[in-house]
Amino acid sequence: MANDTNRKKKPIKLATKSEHVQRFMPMLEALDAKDDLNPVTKNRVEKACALLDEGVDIYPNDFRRDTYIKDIIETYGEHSGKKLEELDKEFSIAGRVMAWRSFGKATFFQVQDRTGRMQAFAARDDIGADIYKLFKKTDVGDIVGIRGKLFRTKTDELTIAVVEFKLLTKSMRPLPEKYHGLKDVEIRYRQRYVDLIVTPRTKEIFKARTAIVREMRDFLDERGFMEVETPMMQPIPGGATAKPFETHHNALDMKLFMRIAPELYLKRLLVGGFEQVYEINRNFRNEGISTQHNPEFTMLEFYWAYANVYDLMDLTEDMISRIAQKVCGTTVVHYQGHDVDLTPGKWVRMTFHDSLEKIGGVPPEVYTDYEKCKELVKKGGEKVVEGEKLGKLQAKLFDIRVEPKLIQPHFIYHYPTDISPLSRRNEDDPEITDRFELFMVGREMANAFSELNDPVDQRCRFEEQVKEKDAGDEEAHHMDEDYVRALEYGMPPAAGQGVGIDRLVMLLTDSASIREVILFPLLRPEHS
RNA sequence: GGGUCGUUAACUCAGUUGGUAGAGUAUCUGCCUUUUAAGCAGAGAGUCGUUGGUUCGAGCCCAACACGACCCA
Repeated sequence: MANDTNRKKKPIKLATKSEHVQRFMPMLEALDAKDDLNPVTKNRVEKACALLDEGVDIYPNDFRRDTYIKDIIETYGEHSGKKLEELDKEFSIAGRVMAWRSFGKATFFQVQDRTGRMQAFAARDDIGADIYKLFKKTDVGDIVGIRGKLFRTKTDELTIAVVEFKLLTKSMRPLPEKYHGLKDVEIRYRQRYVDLIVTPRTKEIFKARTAIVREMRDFLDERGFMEVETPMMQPIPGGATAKPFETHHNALDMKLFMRIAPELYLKRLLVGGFEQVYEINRNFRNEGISTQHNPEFTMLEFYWAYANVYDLMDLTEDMISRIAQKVCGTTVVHYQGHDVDLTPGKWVRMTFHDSLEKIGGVPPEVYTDYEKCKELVKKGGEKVVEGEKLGKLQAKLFDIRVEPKLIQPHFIYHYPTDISPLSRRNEDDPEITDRFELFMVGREMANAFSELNDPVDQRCRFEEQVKEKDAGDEEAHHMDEDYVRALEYGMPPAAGQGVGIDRLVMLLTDSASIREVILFPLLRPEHS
């Protein structure tokens, strides 16, 4: 009869006789039920009980630090031992214990706060035998507060000598191995909190991400752009070619879509008279997940009245190079083996057709010929959908033959009108639009165009899209009557652009996967 | 969707031709007042991703599945 489902759990055994153990039973039982109870946690509970028996609070909140570790290192990092002795000043620091080296009657340990890490030292004869005994119940991972004076060890390391020691939070779980660190990327993404504790690079990436977004805001604010927030739940998803997530509002009994882009709302604001607007926020696209794609991702979109696509190229060079300079300290950034030169003036500007010919090796007699194009797309391993327009085939050719080769920054402009339903037509050639995409390291980084503000043309282009939708293209645009109505009031001539923040952060932090730059990337549920 | 690789102790990883499961770190016990991947001596710790198959015998061979990574579409 003994099979797996009937397998009896052994009772949880602990060495401690403390009554305080009752306090931990809900945790222990829950962990045991999930087979997640490891001996370290049991031991931590035993230590916690011993502390509670001595009247020590294991989660107090009455310690106040007065100094960050980085400030101590910056101010006193060069001071000699003698100077530190003369200083005779006490500091209070707080943080997580990251290393522990005990010698019986004296202990070196390392404390990490949000600014850095430093060594601390506690000796039995300095703090007293009773306190030292409790102090020795500290584990790596605990959060502690320390008051003490600075000195230098025999090996000349700046160290804080403990005068007062206080446990602030008892940790119940072991941290990953200290030397190799956390290698399992699944755990790094699922338990980002652990990753942030033990992987310095992770912390650096997200600090850089915040700095990048801050610089972007500063840059745009300086130029008179106004940050706004537009709906993320939309009755008609628009502004991009993508499959949306659907949701439902109960009280209104109404179908809603998570937005795929803020574009149509931001342009309504141009109609309303906000002549320069931007939004930095999440978009949601119901597509596959890869090293380049997360279903929710962050975009900058901005719109600029009385400007055109060429003004945007200049602005983009300035903006991205400035961000790189401020965040990376250089405009030549290293990415996955490439040196990418973001210095303004060095960015290549090339038409879409020229890029097909000069970089993709597709001559005009081929890319202007529907059948030849189709053949070449198929040869490149891409599917051709029945009734697909020439512009779309050209775009596929571009994806296959040109995009991967664009390592240095390239503005590719004059995109086919077929695949640019919101862009203004070029004045000399209605088959192309005043639109560019920005590429580097073989990826699209931004998409921009002079905006279509002719309400009649816009209506016709939506109708074209609706036909494609009816023909089965799930990504085609919907008709948005209200947006057309807004254009009928008159939208000033304008240019607008979207910049993928995640990809920009990848570039500037030399990250190979989008999951490295998103704090909590979407993952499958943990247990099947 | 397709291909390749991976899944072994809490962590990082070995595991030979198919023959009783290994190391380091962490943990526990003892010693240790200047270490810094501290050290020395000892101990405990495993549903080898899951299910099935081949076999006298499977961590290893075969199949399916799950999860993950990378590449391709």
